[in-house]
Amino acid sequence: MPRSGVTMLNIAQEAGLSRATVSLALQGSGLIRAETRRRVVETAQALGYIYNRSAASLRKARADVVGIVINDLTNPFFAELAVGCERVLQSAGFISFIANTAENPVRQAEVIRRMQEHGVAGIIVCATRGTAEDAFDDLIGQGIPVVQAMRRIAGSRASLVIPDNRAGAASAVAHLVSLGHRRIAFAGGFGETSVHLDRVAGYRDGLEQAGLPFDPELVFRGPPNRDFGAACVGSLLRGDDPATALLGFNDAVALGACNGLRRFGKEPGREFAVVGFDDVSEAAQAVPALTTVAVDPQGLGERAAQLILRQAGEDHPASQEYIGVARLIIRESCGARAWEGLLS
Amino acid sequence: MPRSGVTMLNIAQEAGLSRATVSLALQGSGLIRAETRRRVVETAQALGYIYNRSAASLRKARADVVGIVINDLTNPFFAELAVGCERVLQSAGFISFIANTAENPVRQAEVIRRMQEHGVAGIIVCATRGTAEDAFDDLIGQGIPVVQAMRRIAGSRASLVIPDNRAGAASAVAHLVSLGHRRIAFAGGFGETSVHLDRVAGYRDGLEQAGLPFDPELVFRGPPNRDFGAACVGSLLRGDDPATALLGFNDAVALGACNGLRRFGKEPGREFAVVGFDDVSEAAQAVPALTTVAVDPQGLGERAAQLILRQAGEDHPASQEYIGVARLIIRESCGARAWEGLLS
DNA sequence: TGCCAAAATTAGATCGAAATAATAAACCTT
DNA sequence: AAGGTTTATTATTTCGATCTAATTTTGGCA
Repeated sequence: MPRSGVTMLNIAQEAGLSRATVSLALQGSGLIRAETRRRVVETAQALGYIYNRSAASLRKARADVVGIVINDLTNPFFAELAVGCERVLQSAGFISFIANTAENPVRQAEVIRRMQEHGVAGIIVCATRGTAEDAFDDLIGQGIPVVQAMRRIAGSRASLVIPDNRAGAASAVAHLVSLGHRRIAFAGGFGETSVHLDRVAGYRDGLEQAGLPFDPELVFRGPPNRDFGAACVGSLLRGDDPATALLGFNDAVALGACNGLRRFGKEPGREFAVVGFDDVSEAAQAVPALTTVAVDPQGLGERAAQLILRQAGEDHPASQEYIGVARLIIRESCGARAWEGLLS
Repeated sequence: MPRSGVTMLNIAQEAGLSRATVSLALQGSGLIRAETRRRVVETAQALGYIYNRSAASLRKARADVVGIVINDLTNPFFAELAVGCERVLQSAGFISFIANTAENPVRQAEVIRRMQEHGVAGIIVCATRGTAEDAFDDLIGQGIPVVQAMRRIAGSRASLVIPDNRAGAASAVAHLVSLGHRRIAFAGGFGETSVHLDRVAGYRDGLEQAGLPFDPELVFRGPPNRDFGAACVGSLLRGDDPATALLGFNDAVALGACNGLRRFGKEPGREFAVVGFDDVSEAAQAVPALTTVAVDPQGLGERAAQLILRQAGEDHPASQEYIGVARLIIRESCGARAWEGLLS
């Protein structure tokens, strides 16, 4: 179907060989004499031949295509995940279908179906909110490996590559406690995703380990973005026992809170501690630099891709899990290294 | 090749019809009786049939796949472009190969070749720096439409969808001049991309229209990121006739400069004017909110996709150009609306 | 030179869907 | 009921590469 119209048959005729020889030669079979192979490659080049993968994949069991389904590509966090996947896949000779579902389960289903029609060798998915637990059962039943990245759908049989959100959140709380904070809030995200559930669970773990009570009033649910982070600040500072520290659901919320604090005349890092989550590239560059829990989305993407590649080799691969570390990175916004290096 | 193994033949046997009928029925041909079609669709469903697009595209002239080649997907600006493309393509029934070239021309060439092998109907590309001017000639020669988005490769025959960078930069300078600035700097970017060339040209246009001299010392070349923006501040403030305003190559540079200014004890928007470019989502949320030139990457992506779709219908489509508006958005960082609304 | 084994090449069937040309069935009309 | 139209369905070829089994060529050796 490539418009060039040059096929192996044309090469064969031009080089005075048969289609079979050309095919074998081009895939580097040891059956063909080196001299013949050279001749084939040369004429292919000369004619402007383009390999037709659709034709090939009609006979081959599976195409060299992997689908990557992302809930929100405009979010750099997920974009990095996709890029990590893609890098590994590309160097393994695979090409990737990347699709953006815009957090829409219907679109996600459509996209997955289309990828299936294209005979993908596997699918990596950051599932949208509201994904049904059996959403990937078709795929899995047909032996197509599915890896959920970042987000876990409860009850799904697909493999999993996620960071240790729970431990990461707990370590952030532990750090804040060690700095003397006792009223620590959590803001951002809805209860719908596994990420939020895990991070809140870690937040509670951290409080418990420090012997601090869990106060539902200090947990703010809302969209995981800057605006919401800023909007929480008012409530944070209100009351007779106000919070003195905030763990954001992600860096966007945390950075938003920093902005909000300034508008209330409080300097983040000095008069109020803020910790983010994810360590997006912006976190290090903000003023004050954001203390945050790094989850290395690119690295997780690479893992996910490696897992897909391994499973694509098997027949009916068993589900696997990989839990990556979530590492607390201490910068300026929590007061631990307040302002040091700021004027450097 | 889908592992389900169910083909139209299976449906035909199950429903007591021929392969041809099934094929026609599934593509909704008017030749088939409604009752028969219903029966076919039902058995297809029951058997878990998956349409095999590789097989189909072997006969059809072109596949329903469009390639999107992005120099840096982790940059939200380009990610939004890709998302805009994808949305339009998806609703037109196309699926998109998105690939990240990581600003590497070799990888770009590989990716494009692979896409060609998959028989894409067209390619949208944000070319990497250092792309050869004949990089797309193969594609174009074969009648595959190519649209360059955001970045123009001089001498290329491919179509083009870009914002009016030159006019945008000029309007930013005009605005700064109207606020009384006479020493206006430009920072960020290298001379290698059309974007940089155009924005610098617009900057010079703006100066010229205001009757101000162009001072090469006020143009800082460097990586288009926050760090470089911050690093420029020292030089900006030095000398006996220091700059009082800065036009950043993009928002990252501008935001970096804001941070840098603070470290030097200067409040951006009050004591020094900063204008960015692109209007990434962060710009509006920063403190102070960044005055910037909006280029609407999603909208451009949509345009690019529409252009590809139109051209995919033609045989050897002629090259076209679309220049989108670049609109100055006045916020707080240039002093025009200093701090107003800041405490709201 | 003749014969056999090894090496190199090729014929031909195959993958799954599309589409054209051919056939069969249904429906009118007189 | 025969003949002429529509309307439905089907047989068959085709797309381009793969791969096995079959065939041809080559080289070695007596």
